[in-house]
Order: sequence, then C-alpha cells, then structure tokens
Amino acid sequence: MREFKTVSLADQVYDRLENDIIQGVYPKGEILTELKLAEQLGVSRTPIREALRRLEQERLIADAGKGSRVIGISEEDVLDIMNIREHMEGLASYYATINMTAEGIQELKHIIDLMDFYFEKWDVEHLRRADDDFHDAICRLSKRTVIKDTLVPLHRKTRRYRKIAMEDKARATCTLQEHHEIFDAIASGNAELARKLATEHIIKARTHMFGA
Amino acid sequence: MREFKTVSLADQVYDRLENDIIQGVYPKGEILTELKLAEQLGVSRTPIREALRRLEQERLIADAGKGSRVIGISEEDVLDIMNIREHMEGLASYYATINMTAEGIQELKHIIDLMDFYFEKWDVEHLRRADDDFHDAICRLSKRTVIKDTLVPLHRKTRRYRKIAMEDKARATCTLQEHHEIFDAIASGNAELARKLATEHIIKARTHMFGA
DNA sequence: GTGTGTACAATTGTATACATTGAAACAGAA
DNA sequence: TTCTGTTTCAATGTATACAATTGTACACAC
Repeated sequence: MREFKTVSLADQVYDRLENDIIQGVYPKGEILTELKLAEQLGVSRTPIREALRRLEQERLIADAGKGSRVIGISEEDVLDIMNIREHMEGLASYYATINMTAEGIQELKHIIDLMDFYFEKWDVEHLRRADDDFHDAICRLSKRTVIKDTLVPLHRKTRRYRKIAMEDKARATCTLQEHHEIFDAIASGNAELARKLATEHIIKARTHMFGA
Repeated sequence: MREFKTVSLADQVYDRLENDIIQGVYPKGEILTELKLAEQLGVSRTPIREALRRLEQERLIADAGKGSRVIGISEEDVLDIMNIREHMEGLASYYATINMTAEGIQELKHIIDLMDFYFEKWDVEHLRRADDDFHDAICRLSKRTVIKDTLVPLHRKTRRYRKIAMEDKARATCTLQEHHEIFDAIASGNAELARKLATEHIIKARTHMFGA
C-alpha cells in the first residue's frame, strides 16, 4: 500500500510563492500582504507568515513595514550567480568524484540519458529540469552539505534564465556535450579533471548569456 | 530624542538561537521542541516557530518529525566555507573597488584603525568582530546583493572558528597586514589587485586553519 | 514471552482572537 | 494654503485554542 505523505500548507505556500517570484509572476517592488495572500490561497495567515519568513531569509522578498516587497532576481543577480557557480560547481564536481559510488554513477548516467532523450524530442522544459537534476545531483553526491545548500538555491533562482538559454539549440548541444565530459571525468575518478571541466562548463554558459 | 526601535520577539528568538547553535551551546543532534523553547524564552510558540523556519532555511536545524534536530557547523563545513570564500571574497573586493565611494573608503579605514587598536590592546573578541565588520562591509559596498547575501551568512557561521584562529598572535598580525593591503588596493581603485589580495588572504587563513 | 490493540501523552499544524503599530485621511487653526 | 493634531483603519505581532498525528506504555489474549 502506498503511503501518502501530507505536505504542510506552509510548505505548499512556500513552494508556490518561491516559484511565482522566480518566474516573475509578481513584478519587482509589488507589496504582498498576509491577508490578501491568505484569501487568495484559501488558508489562514499562519502558514502564509512562515512561508514569507523563509522567502525573506533567502532575500526573495524584504520587509516593507506594511507588507513584504518582492525583490526577485535581476539580470545582474544572474551574472553574479554564474560567477559564483564558476568556482563552486568545480568544487562540487571535485568532491562528487572523490565520494562517488556505483549508485551515484548510475543516477548521473540516467539523468544524462534523459537529457539526450529530451534533446531528441526537443522538449526544452524537461531539458531545463534535467539540467537542474544533473547539477543538483552532483551537489548532493559531493556529500558536502555547505556546498549543496549554497548551490542548489542558486540553481533554483536562475531557473528562468537557464531555460531561455536552453532554447538556443546550439548552446543546448554544447551543454549536453559538456555534461557528458563532466560525467566521464567523474565516473573515471579524475577529480581534478572533473573540477576543471565543470568550471569551464559554467564559464561557457555565462559567456553564452552575457558575452565574454 | 532617541528613537527606540522595537525588535520583534521572532527576530530576537532567531538571533539568539542562531548564535547559540553556531557557538555550540546546543550539541549537534539535540532535539529542540517548540514548547520547551517557548517556556525557556518566555514567549508563545508563534515567534518560536518563525525563528525555527528561518533556521531550517539556512540548514542550521532540520525537521526531525517530532521537534527540530540541531545540525550546527562541523570542521568540514568550515573548510568548505573557506574554499567558497576563497573565490567569493575576491569577487566582492573586485566589485567593491569598482563601486567604491569616499564614504565607503572612510568606513573601511575606520574598521582597519579599530582593528589596529584592538590588536594593541589584544582584545581578541573585538578583533574578531572587527574582522567580521571588515569583510561584511566589503560585501555591502560591492553593491552586489547576491554576493553579499551569500557571503555574510558564511561569515556568521564561521564566527567561532575565526575567533580561535585570531587567538594566534602571529596569524592576527598577518591578518591585519593583509587587510591593510586589501584596503590600499580598494582605495587606489585597483580592482584586479584587490581581488587577488582578497583571495590570497582567504587562502592564508584557510592554510592557517587546516594546513596546505 | 510475544504479539496486538487501545488509550494516553506529547508534539506539531492550522485557525483565530486580540493587541499594537503606523500611515493615511481629515479637520481645524494660524 | 499650510501646518498640526487626531482619528481611523489596515496591517502586522503575539498568544492561544483546537485538530491531527505520532509514538509509547500498558493491558490482555494467546
């Protein structure tokens, strides 16, 4: 029998608001009030407040005295995130290689195969999700919690922009190629090569987005 | 007349718990329950819950089904944080130089003078705080919100370990010297040099903590 | 002794009531 | 008009009541 895990309303509200802010549903500067959100989402203020406090903690909104001001993600933020990722994805890949297991290799291989599949079908939304999965999996398999907990939120925050980048078929082709190379380095245990390739992968992605 | 800013109980609870967890007051693995905390701190569960959700968001605690499990900061975490800072402090110093103002230079100069003062008096606790202030100020003056919002929490999380490092007078001497050099590079507008010196500063600090 | 079911206690999740604050609207005097 | 003081209302901050869940201890049958 399947177990049904009930997700708390507070978590549902958080997920929904985080995604809406990242996707630009709420324009930057908009004021969100607890009461309006509670009415819109059909829950009481308590779960709304907890979601807002978490969003405040990751700086997607800011306290505005009366209500919460939407901050969102600017293009400058995306550039900074790519600069941060340039080094951190290398670190993650390095540790992922060192701490890799057979199951981990299988998991990464499966994600790469999925990316090839969605590329064939040219399904950009699923490609973007698999790209998330690939990088998130490397973070997780690095077994370094600080690295994972710093990088994964940055992946989420660039979701929208990375999808736009993925729509360029030439860049998507390179992305897949680079993922294959990173995977090979990790699977063969070459941690330094994995670090180098992951770093170069982010530099290329950043250059594609913003120029050299 | 002085204005009294009333800080919400939720914020006070958050500040206190965050500090206690970072300082190791609660041993890793300890279970915190809302009711006990509410009784200990003399407030209702509402502000406690909001503080716990924020601590969960920055991975200082984790949901344990019944109660919240303290995660805290391990030595491995500190190493990872120093590796992350190695590149990010360089980025912050680079942008701080580019976006520097006369007031910003004065502020940094004042912090450096304070550090010299506390070094003379050999007041390690204030030295550590001024070290925080110096690096936090550079993050803020970089005008790059993602960089600031990523780095500042990492400074807080390594508070305890950086104080221990600062107790070594030889290392403290080097720290002050390196801060002076970083300041000079920033004040003279040499962004690339500031980046390089900041990176080297963190590498030296990491080497002092963990060896080469 | 082992297993099972039930009652109870502890804990979190959610809603709501009440207090407090702060800003905008407004009225009246200079 | 413009300034000032007051009123009012909307929003948040906090406490508390209640529901739902989960784990534990105990009683009882076998």
